[in-house]
Amino acid sequence: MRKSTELRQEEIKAAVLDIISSEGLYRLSTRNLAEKVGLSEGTLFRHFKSKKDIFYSIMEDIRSGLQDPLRQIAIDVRPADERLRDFLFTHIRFLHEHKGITILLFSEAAHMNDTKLKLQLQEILMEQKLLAAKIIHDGKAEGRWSEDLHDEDIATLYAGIPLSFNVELVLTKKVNVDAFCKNMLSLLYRMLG
Amino acid sequence: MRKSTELRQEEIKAAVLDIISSEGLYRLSTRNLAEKVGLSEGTLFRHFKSKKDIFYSIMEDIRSGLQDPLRQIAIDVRPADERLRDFLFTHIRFLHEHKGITILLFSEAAHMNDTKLKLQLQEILMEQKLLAAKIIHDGKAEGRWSEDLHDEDIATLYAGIPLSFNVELVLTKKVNVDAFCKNMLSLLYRMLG
DNA sequence: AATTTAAGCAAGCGATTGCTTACATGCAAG
DNA sequence: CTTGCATGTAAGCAATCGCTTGCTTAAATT
Repeated sequence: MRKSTELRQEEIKAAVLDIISSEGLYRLSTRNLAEKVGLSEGTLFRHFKSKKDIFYSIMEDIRSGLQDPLRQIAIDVRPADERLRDFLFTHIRFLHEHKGITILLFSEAAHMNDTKLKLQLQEILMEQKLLAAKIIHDGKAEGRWSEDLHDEDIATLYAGIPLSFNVELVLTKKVNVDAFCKNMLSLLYRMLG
Repeated sequence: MRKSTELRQEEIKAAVLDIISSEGLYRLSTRNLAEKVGLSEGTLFRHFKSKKDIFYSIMEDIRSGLQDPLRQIAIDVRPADERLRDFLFTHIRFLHEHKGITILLFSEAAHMNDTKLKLQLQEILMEQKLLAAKIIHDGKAEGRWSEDLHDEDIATLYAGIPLSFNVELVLTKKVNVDAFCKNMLSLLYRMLG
């Protein structure tokens, strides 16, 4: 069955995340990946010029699917507490709907001798912290949260939440996303207020 | 130069963590590992019967070097706030003095088709959360912290701190351990009190 | 001093990896 | 209809992986 490169690329990227969350990273060979999509291995390399290029493309999906929305929320004019809520929900929901994406990026950035991938991952994580810090900062300016808090410290603590979520996801497989976010948020509010 | 198996095993495990934090996980082949220690590859397999066995042994080091101390702190009779402080410092200091150990375990548990390693990692993380939850619980019983907090939620938030620390460590290479712990602690106290 | 044991090495095996090559074929445009 | 190009396949290459084998030699035991 013949399909366009654009369509195949989406199928391939979907198969990558599928393999990671159902079979494990060690099964992510180009052989197994091609079989999952229903292609020969040679065809796979027609649609992506290397295995790394698949990861780069997935990285771009994070930029448009996660970072852009998070950035929008952070520069919004709504009250800071609403924005913090939206920020966390958007963040966690994306990770939940793209299971395996964190494992892929952290593990592959650690495994491969790939400066580009590492830098991109670093950039994404740094921006998430900066955006979170901005919301905290705005909340203080609104007189909503205590002035004697350090934005960066809270952002560091915040950064642990998605990581903790991912661990929970991998270990227990089933996590109630909305309840998780609600619980973490109420702790954050408590700390800020 | 001839040395005992016991000594060589320690050298090999040290080299594993050294390679991970200085060269990256992708360089952790038995060839490169043997070269780092100054042995032939064949000799390496005299001291550990497989590559996995090296990881199992490192896992045991975590049990005795981290889990045992954490358990002691959690069942201690001292005030909960002191114990929470000790708990976090012990936790973070261990990760700092054993750079690469988190990357190794998470990444390798994800990569390898190794149920044993996954279960051990799961066990360790679960116990850390349980121990943290116990300290919170005790603190509430002491009338020190608010009763309307959920132990498990705080333990989940706590669990993100070492993860966030590791990310910081990998990305920026230099982290002031004591300042990090102090900052995270004051946020936790604020949330609890 | 003779013997045993354990730590060392060089070489290579079978399996798997990412990727390439040579060739076949479906499909849209001229 | 046919021509041209994009999508497809089968086969295999070079490199690397974890690990084994056959043999040597240092050091402890008797």
